[in-house]
Amino acid sequence: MPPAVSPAPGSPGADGPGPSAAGARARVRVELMREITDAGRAELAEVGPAALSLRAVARRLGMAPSALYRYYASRDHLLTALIVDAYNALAATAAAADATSQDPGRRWMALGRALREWSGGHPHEWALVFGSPVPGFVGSEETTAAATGLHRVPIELLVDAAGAGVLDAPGGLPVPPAVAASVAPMAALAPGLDPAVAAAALAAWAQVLGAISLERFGHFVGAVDDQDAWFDHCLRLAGGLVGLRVGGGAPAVR
Amino acid sequence: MPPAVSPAPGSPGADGPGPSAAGARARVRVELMREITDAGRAELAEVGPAALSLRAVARRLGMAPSALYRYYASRDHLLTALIVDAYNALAATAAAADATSQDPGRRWMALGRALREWSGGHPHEWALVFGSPVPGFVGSEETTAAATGLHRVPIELLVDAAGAGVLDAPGGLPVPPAVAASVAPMAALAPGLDPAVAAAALAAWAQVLGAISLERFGHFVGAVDDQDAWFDHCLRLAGGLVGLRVGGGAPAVR
DNA sequence: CCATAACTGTGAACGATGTTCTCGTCAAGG
DNA sequence: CCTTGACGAGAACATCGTTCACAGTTATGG
Repeated sequence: MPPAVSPAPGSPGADGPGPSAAGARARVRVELMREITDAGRAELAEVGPAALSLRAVARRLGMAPSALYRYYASRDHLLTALIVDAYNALAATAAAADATSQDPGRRWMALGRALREWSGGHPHEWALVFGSPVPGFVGSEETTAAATGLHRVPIELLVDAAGAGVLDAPGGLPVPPAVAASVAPMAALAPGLDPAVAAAALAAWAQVLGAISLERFGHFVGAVDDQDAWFDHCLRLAGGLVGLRVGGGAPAVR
Repeated sequence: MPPAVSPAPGSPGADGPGPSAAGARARVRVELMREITDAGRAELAEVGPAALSLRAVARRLGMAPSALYRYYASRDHLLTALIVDAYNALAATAAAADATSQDPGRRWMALGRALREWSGGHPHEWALVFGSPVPGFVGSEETTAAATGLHRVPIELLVDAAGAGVLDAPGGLPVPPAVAASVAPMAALAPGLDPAVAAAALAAWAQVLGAISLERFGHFVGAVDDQDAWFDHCLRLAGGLVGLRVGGGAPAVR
């Protein structure tokens, strides 16, 4: 029932790689699993998540459809593997954009722009990650692990900013104790971060991801003309929400 | 190709209802179309959007599957009809919550809470509206029309607040002309609204909808403990973003 | 009033899908 | 060496969306 990365009937990689040669067989196995997800990603880019068919992936690989079940227990397991891959790709581009500067404000803008740009280049993968969840896999262990890989990027950004003292104090809104306690699991990833900042950061994060999803899913078609310009502004507002000084060095909110 | 509400082969309601009796037949027709979407909504609540099957809807109604094609040209057309219905239901609950108070800050909080509550009671319908779009129906005419019915609620709220003079001036963030121009289509629904407020309102809206979607789609499972408390805080932050004085009458951001 | 057309529903059929099962084959391990 | 287990293929089943030809009913128009 819980999704497993290698749900093969008998798994040689359950424990250590055995004496010696078992590792060889396991290696070609993970290699083939990667080929399968690659084919799945290619198929995904063409037809989208809803129309992604196991048989089409098998055709692309020249295999029988039933052979795929040696590697993924079901279509949904393959989909979750693709979700994990997409999360990792997203985390990689986010980290790369984040590393282009030292200034927290610039890092925040680069991060947000990179996410939006990636969503434009991989709309179906974005929908797979942030769209309707695959039934039965909501909050599964592997997807949440991959998710934290992405969420870690803005968190570290804020920790750096707070450490450097360039983070404005959170605005006049008092933070009730219940709110501060609610973000405790997140604060575990960011030791020493002000709970008020953590709570606001989550809101800013929801704003950025929400803005991208709403745009990509077509909810802004009649509402916004210049999406590029507005998204930049949205990003600045979100940055200001957490006290980042953003936008050409000008002070954000205050 | 473009989605039509009544894509029946020969549609008696294409023009006026004819001499006299055509109206009677057309009435039972729209009645049956409503029964179909009702059955579809019931089916949707049980199995979710991805697994919603035309045949199951037909079974629920005691009809042959092919008979449904007299009323909806395809499964995706039925899905878009359900999307429109969900949008309307959402708009109705939003309007009802908005009408519970006169104070703009309270109206904003009630609106946001009502949306989240509705999403909890109808998770599959929320996913249908704000999740992965139905392929080929992104930004179709009927869905955007239904969407504006929902978006109109916060816009009118802001117009009222601005008219009453209880809207704080937008924060220090300057609004570039390109941004002000980008929200022109939205400003058409809110004549006289400050473009800075409009741009911020869209960001706040994205924050609220994004927060609800992220929660409902399971992206916060390991990050937030008390979702109720945090969402309320998120709502206050979003309200403060547009200058609403929110949260027990205390000033929001300043 | 009646003939003609249109609308509505049925049942069979086609192609495609996810999934399971059985069967051979072949390499790895004792 | 032989045995075991993974691997892949192929057939099979139920289900799905969709189309088609046909029959019954209703409205329309002369």
